[in-house]
Amino acid sequence: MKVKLEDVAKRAGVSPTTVSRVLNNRGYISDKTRQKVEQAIEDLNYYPNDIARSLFKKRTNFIGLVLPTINNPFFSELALYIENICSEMGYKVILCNSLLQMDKEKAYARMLIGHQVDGIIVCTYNRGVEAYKQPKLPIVAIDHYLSPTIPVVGSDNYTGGKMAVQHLIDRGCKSIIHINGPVELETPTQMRRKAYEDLVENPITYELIDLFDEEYEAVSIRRILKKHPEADGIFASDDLIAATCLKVANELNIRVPEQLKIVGYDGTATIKRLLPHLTTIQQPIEEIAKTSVSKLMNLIENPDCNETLETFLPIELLINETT
Amino acid sequence: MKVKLEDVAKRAGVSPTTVSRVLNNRGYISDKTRQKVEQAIEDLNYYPNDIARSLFKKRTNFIGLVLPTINNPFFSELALYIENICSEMGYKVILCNSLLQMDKEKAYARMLIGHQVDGIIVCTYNRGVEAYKQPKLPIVAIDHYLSPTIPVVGSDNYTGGKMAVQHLIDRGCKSIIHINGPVELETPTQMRRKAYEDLVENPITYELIDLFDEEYEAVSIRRILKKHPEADGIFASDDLIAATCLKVANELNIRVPEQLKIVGYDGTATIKRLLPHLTTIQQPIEEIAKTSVSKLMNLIENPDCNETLETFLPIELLINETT
DNA sequence: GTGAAAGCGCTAACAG
DNA sequence: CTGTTAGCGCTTTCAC
Repeated sequence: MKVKLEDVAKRAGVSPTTVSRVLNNRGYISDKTRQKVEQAIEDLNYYPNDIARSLFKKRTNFIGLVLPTINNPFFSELALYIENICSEMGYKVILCNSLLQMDKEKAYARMLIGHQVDGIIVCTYNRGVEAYKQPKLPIVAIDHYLSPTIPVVGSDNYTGGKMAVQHLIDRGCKSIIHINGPVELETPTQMRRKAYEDLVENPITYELIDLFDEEYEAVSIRRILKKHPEADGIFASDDLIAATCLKVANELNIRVPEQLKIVGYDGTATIKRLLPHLTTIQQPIEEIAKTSVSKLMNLIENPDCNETLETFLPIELLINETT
Repeated sequence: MKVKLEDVAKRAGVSPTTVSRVLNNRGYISDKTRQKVEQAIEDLNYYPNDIARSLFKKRTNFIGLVLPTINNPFFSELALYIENICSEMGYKVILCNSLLQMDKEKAYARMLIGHQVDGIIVCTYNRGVEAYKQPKLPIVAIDHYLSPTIPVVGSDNYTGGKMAVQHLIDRGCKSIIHINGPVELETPTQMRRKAYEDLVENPITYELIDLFDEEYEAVSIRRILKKHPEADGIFASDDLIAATCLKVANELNIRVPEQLKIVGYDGTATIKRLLPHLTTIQQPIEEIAKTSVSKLMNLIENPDCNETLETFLPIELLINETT
């Protein structure tokens, strides 16, 4: 049997109430009693049961974090910051990889609500998860609109897209291709696409249907590059796609940046480390994490507060050797 | 106020027990009653409170996952698999980034125990976290020895190291350098180092003290390469270090693989995608995840079972253009 | 300063 | 087939 508060009380020769008081530093306790209790806690190697505490307090200090897959440098960096900040504040993070599947995301939402999480941070792109519509459930979305009442935190994707494309133009590109994920997902990359289409005269946008199949991705990009020998610039909607473009260009003996210039998007620490020569748009990932958590905490502490519904943090163009 | 089981019972005109029974599919219930209850659940949009359930059952279906940082391709891939498997089995994962700091790790351990997790998977390298020694707390360690009674799952690091070094030798390298993390951390990379030192005549091993500071890492590697112009092979203890070697070699105009051959270690999906030309030792990450989870589940279901204490899964040499 | 008692939301004997 | 009751481990009024 696990040691419980009552055992500590018995051992210290006091009542459960008293033990609870020293545990929570509440009310008046004589030094002597406090010491007896602390001694008993140590002797018995007692760990307070947070489940029982949560049940009573109706506060679990749990946060749900729902993202497409943690195995993506952007999300893993975001998750690292979010978890770090939360743990500093005494919150614990439940990790959920939705794999962009609606049924999984719904199941996660139910699970999180059942577990009485104090709030949820969602960075995945499925609308219509009814469970998120629980009244009074604090939610913050990263980089996409979940519903009209849920605050969104993200970076300025439209400006980011413009900066990327303008940079290619400035570098002399005449024929710029854009490669993006599926349109039907309401991802932030759609704003990057829009910027591209607004800036370029004859936009040529390609969609990669399955973002999780890199084999397919490489094949598609090979096809695209073969079909467009005139292309001298690529704006990829994220760095992983840019990396594949780089690889394919290499295989096809297309010299980068001489014949073809490539700009990615995200600028994670991992990319900067593994692909330091990639020109990219860097998102303020740490700021996004901080802002989301602080908004969520605000919503939790103060349920009726009117959080600003949209926050777009500035991005930065990192010029390297691929342009 | 949140809807609770009692509200559902009232609405359906039955007792709480009955509601609980339909929720858990236990005992006999007439179809009529079941339907009334289900209707009430839907009407009220009721979500059972798992906290209360856990308190009663003494089972939370929570798993703690402690790792150095999720923002590392190896750990994020591992975490993805682990979380996926757990969620299939109805378990939820609490993410903990220890950042290799002892005090953080201790705090996480206390937190996890306080939250009554059913088990913990630890992939970080600090021994001496007393809290892990809670009797009857199911723990599985990935890739390192936590204590004599805790099962370890990992890949065959010694053989992996040998394969890497032998490959360099086979490719004609005469002067091979090894670059590793700090020795005092009891990481699995120490076995890779040992293999290197056993295989090479005049081993030259360098330690990078701060694994989180890439600036420092690049500077150190630059110094190493300048000091050893005779070096024609590098065995890096992980792919991130290998990537930095590649970058530095590039800056110093050392041609890879002609003048210098480089082998990394880990072979994550991310590396294969971003650095497809890197020769590396690929770990069976999905297998490691599966094995760890299944061992942990076994320990949870069957506390006195004698799990095999060591499981080492086979690795694979991926030959690419850096050798 | 300290304790007794009620209750957080749910489940499982045990009756009927 | 269904309801009554007690209790999971903790916290908090309210007395003393």
